[in-house]
Amino acid sequence: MGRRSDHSREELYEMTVAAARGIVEAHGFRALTVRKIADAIGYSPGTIYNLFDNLDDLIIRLNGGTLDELFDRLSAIEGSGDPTLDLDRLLGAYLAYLDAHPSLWNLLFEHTRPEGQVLPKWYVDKVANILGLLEQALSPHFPEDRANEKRHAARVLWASLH
Amino acid sequence: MGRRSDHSREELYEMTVAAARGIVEAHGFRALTVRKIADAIGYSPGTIYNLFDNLDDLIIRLNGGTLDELFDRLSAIEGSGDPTLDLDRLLGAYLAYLDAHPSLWNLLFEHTRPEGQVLPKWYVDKVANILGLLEQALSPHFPEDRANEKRHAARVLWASLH
DNA sequence: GGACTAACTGAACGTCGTTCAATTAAATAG
DNA sequence: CTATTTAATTGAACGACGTTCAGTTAGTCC
Repeated sequence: MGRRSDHSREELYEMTVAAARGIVEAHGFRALTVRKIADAIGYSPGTIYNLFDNLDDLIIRLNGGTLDELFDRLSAIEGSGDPTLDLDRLLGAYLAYLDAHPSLWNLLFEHTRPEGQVLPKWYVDKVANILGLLEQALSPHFPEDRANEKRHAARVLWASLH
Repeated sequence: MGRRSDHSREELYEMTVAAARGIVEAHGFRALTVRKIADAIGYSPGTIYNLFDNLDDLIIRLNGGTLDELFDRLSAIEGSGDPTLDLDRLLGAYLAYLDAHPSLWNLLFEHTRPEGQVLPKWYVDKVANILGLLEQALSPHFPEDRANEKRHAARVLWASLH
């Protein structure tokens, strides 16, 4: 089969990420293979490589979408004026997402880059945005004379998101 | 080649885990293959399967050792009487280990069980022991009237260790 | 020394990520 | 409208992977 144009490049891209997400949610990280994604979208494995550099690239795009989704949930929480309530709600939303999408969440950490390769800037930025929300909500809980603890808490939060 | 008995079963076991650890530290999770481990210890791939159920089992044993090592470092910190100082030291040791052995640390999270398989009890216990130390050090920082926040903080710590 | 046992090997199987020559449909030019 | 160019798509092929297991051989036992 040659050129098909059943779908635009963008459609194909979205279909592929969606298929990958479906497989991860249904059967976990280890079930995610290029051949299964290709099957799911009705194309051959080779086609995936027209859209993504490789499977790592595909996974990072999927993870990027997960980070976007999480950021949207977290930023939907508006400041109530009460710092404790804000923090409660933020952590609540955070844990709710983790609970609703455990496989996607795990994928954020299960997946590692090949040796020597660094996460792309756009990805690191997405992580930083989420951490920004957390640190902001955490901030009022640490008065100036305990900046020490605040630094530690922020670092633990960082660790919790890698 | 038939039976060799160059090493006892226990020696072989230790050699294998050590070789796996070496590969992970040198080249990361993705470089860890049964064939490379076998090469490193001078045996054939099949021999690995005399000692471990499979590669997952081997990795969990390696991770178990990592958890033991971390626990030892953390529990070496004795109570100074000052809760803030204790927490500081504990988190310091925690971060120091993370910094000294990033590959081993990552392996704790990069590795997932095959679908439907649960972590063995002995492994979960090791994690719980470490979390116990953290929660204990955290405890004096949350008076009774803010048990709410303590619960949240403990959960975030839990997340930070999965 | 012969029979038994258990360690060890390595070829084989199916699957994986990835590449790429070949194919064919769409786009463009004349 | 036809010929040419361009680009999407395929699927066979490659090397590497985890895992199995029949076959081999060294140690153990009587």
